[in-house]
Amino acid sequence: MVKFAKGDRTRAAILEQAIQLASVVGLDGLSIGDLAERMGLSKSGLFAHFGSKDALQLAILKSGFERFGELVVADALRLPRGVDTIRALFDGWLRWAHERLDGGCLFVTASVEFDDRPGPVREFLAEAYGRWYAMFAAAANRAIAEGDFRTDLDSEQFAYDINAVMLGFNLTDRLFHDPDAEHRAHRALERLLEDAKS
Amino acid sequence: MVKFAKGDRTRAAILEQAIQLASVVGLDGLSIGDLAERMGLSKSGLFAHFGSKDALQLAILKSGFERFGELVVADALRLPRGVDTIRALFDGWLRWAHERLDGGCLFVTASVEFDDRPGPVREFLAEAYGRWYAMFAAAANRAIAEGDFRTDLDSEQFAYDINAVMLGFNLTDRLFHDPDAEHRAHRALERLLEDAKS
DNA sequence: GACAGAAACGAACGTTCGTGCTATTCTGGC
DNA sequence: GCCAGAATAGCACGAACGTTCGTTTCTGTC
Repeated sequence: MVKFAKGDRTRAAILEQAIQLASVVGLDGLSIGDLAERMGLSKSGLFAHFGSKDALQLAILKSGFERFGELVVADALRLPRGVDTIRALFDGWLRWAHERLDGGCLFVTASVEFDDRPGPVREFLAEAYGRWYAMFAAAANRAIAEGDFRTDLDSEQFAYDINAVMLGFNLTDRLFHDPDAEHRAHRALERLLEDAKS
Repeated sequence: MVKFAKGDRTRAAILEQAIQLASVVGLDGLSIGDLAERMGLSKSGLFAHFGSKDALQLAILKSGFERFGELVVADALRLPRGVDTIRALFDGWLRWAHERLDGGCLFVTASVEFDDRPGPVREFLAEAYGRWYAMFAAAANRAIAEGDFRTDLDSEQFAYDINAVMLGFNLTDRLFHDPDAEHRAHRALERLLEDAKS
């Protein structure tokens, strides 16, 4: 059926490398020539896969989003209780930002880079982040319905707070390489969960 | 005494404009030619003030740090109670990131940009952020001594948490232009203060 | 108003960037 | 093993970048 799988395979390999690189130097700092060299490809050969740098940047984000979904979100959403989903999302993101990627969370880096630059990249990031918030809010609502969280909890605020903790971790981890950063993040999460308890 | 004040004046004006610009496009995204054009100067004329782009980037951060100190820190540290200092630092930072700068907090932008790039810029940022954390931790310790905070509060964790809230605000504000972002940040702060109470 | 030195300019340099072409090599179904 | 078409390479381009240099203009002191 699919005649040439080769193109898709190298494209996926390029994107994997590009995700790593972009997490370190940013979507803008990433240069096509540098990426091609790392892949053992010619600049124009790699370029042909995407057609423009803008398209490459968007492809990196979309691919990263998919991989993040598989690595973190898919399993977490299947857990029986809302509280478990929240913990799994949190821990999954920590792995993503700390172990999976060389340069911290790709979406944090990209968001700071593009938050003032209108265009498809920014739009994608805003939507992805919106969904990310919504996941926590929905999980919190489930936890309320399941009796684990108090009924008067503001689940949107809860999502806001928990995301803040992750951002705090990302900065502390990257800037100080503080070995306590993960511990601090977990303590912050536990305090949030404790405060939300019914 | 001071023979030529002219140079210092234009240098300060350049840095003011550069701080604004860097808050939007980043320290790396900022180009000398663009900055010169905005200032009505020639590229080489502006360049001569700093000698290299690295030096310009460092000068931007140092100048930003000074201005932040005058605008936010100086008054806050003079307040009688630790809790008041914490609130003033928090509100001051919010003004800094939301009103004073066009593109959100300069230090957040720069940190994400340089956290994986060793060199004097990264070092400066790490030290500045270290001091920033220390301010909150010290204020929290004062609040403990003054009886406003409980004695078993982990002031380092408190500093970590409060900084996370600010990062959450920065992202939400920049990416969504959410008018509720400030309100959410204040609610998160109040929850932290409530939890720290004796 | 002359004069030294600071400040700003204008033009050019060497690189690197993204991108556009054309040619070559490779892939996989027949 | 042939052959269409996909995948990659090679080369060149125009623009933008940081930087250098020699020159010109401005500043402030005497």
